[in-house]
Amino acid sequence: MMENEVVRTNFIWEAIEQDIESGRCNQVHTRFPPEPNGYLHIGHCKAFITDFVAADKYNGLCNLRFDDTNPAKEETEYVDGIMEDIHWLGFDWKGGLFFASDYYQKCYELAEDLILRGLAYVDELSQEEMREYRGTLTSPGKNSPWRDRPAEESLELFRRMRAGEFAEGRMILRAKIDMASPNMNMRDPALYRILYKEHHRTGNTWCIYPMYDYAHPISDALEGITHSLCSLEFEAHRPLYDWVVEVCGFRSGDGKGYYGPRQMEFARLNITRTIMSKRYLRRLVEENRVSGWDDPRMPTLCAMRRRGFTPASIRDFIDRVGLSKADSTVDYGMLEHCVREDLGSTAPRAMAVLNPLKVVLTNWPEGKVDTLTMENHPDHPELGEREVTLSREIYIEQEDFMEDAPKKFFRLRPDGEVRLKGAYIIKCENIVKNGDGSIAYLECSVDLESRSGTPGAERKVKGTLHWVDAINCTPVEARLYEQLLLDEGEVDDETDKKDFISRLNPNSLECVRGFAEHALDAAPVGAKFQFLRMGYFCKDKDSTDALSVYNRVVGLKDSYKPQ
RNA sequence: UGGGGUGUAGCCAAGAGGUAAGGCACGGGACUUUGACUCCCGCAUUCGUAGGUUCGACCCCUGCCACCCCAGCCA
Repeated sequence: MMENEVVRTNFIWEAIEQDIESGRCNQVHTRFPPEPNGYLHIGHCKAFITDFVAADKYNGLCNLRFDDTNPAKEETEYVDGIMEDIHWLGFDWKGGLFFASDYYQKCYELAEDLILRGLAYVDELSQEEMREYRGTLTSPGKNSPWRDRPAEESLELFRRMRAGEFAEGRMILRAKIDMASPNMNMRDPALYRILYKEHHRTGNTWCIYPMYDYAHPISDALEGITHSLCSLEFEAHRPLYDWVVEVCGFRSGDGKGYYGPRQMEFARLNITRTIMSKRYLRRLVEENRVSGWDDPRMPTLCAMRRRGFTPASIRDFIDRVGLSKADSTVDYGMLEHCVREDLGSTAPRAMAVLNPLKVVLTNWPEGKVDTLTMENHPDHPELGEREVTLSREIYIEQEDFMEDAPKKFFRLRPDGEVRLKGAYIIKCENIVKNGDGSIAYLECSVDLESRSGTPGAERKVKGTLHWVDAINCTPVEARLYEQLLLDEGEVDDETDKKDFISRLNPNSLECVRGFAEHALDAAPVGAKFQFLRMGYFCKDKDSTDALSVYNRVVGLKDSYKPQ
């Protein structure tokens, strides 16, 4: 990042600044509130990066709060995974770690108070009846017959709900707002439901659980959150959010300059052809379509980490995408660009050949082994050098040789010359074929005067190839990962949700066998290589995807066994 | 259909009465011990649409159109 980089602003920053100027907010305090019912995916990054960066930008704090108000779906495994992923991206919840379940008691007390004040009541309508009474988008709802029961009666019932005297669904606590409101969310929304489910943290202490719309504003207020950022679909919930804040007495201020939380919404992230819904990702895992949440084809952070994405590239991506309220779908190419850019400037290079074609250097002295020194990065000498050997037989990429090459083909062709990266210039003298006409190997002569680093290396040839020493290399089995993308078609996102599995690209996993220089073998998973560049040799669209080519390397350490 | 939102290039996205930033993608060129990277150049006479106000409109007003969200005891 350049220091003088123009910091892009957005409507959220502006709103926060106004709140600071107007004195409505002394210290910015945000929170990222994931529900621990799955692993975080790239889409969540937009949310939590926004939360953390907003806090950072205004010298405020950001909390991590698990929104665990539905014990039926939540597990501890996910809270650990989520924390790991956030840390991996380089963020920390300096404001503290919380759980909505920390506030169950407080929520309960506030609920009793609301009942006493006639702002909530226990309803005995069945779920179906409730739906009928709610009305439709165009017609107002009607009051429940239980709506005006005495507060004392509701309180009594609510206490018995908590005591476990009623079956699930038998009763519910509702806010008393307006059944005729044009905003469906205000038609006496549910506040508490009965659920005999063991909670991952509170166990069986509770059998009634607060709804999101009730617990969220309270949690925000209790933590002193000033700006509660969320996605667009909650926009219509804001009146209810504010209602809860007001009615629970959080809007009046705490005397220390806290005026209660303010909800602000922005568009969530969509990426072309990418499944961006926890629900469907979860289905892929449960149906064993993938090996797990961290299957490298998944758009989850743990999977992207395994593939070799860097935190910096993801942060850069989110930064470039921007923040607005317009529904949008970002081109997958934008993400690829970000990884490519980060890896291209930081990744140490090494060579490997995935689809090997043997080349015999005819005039190379039998038994001679030359040791060449190669830089690990063309622009970063501090990344050091490594030694690579060259002997009589080497491998080059099959696609780097063409028998009938077009004029613009800069690689190896019959009688053509090419430089072996960091080594010598070779010339193709002969093609040795198998009985079936396929190429067995090439016989090439070497210009022994052209070794890199010597005066003879001045001679220019138009092509340069990567290669590995056939005698001194490591066989590798690489997996080529492409993200689990939806096939292109009329629908380029996950709109066609019903049948998304059948539209998944089945070619997203491919095994490739080849050879790599020894340095590669010692490299850690996630190390970045020359592969990044190899892809650019191909004019073919799929092969030019540097990311997928790069992923072949990440997969090197994988224990994948082809069937 | 009621309510809430959103429409600026193929895709994101700035601009907030003074004459359309930037990025991705794309096209052209230079450079190159990989054609990558890097570097130049090009890429909206027009901002969903039709009117209106104004010396001047993406920006203000009116009508229309399109898309998204809301009828969970999910979040």
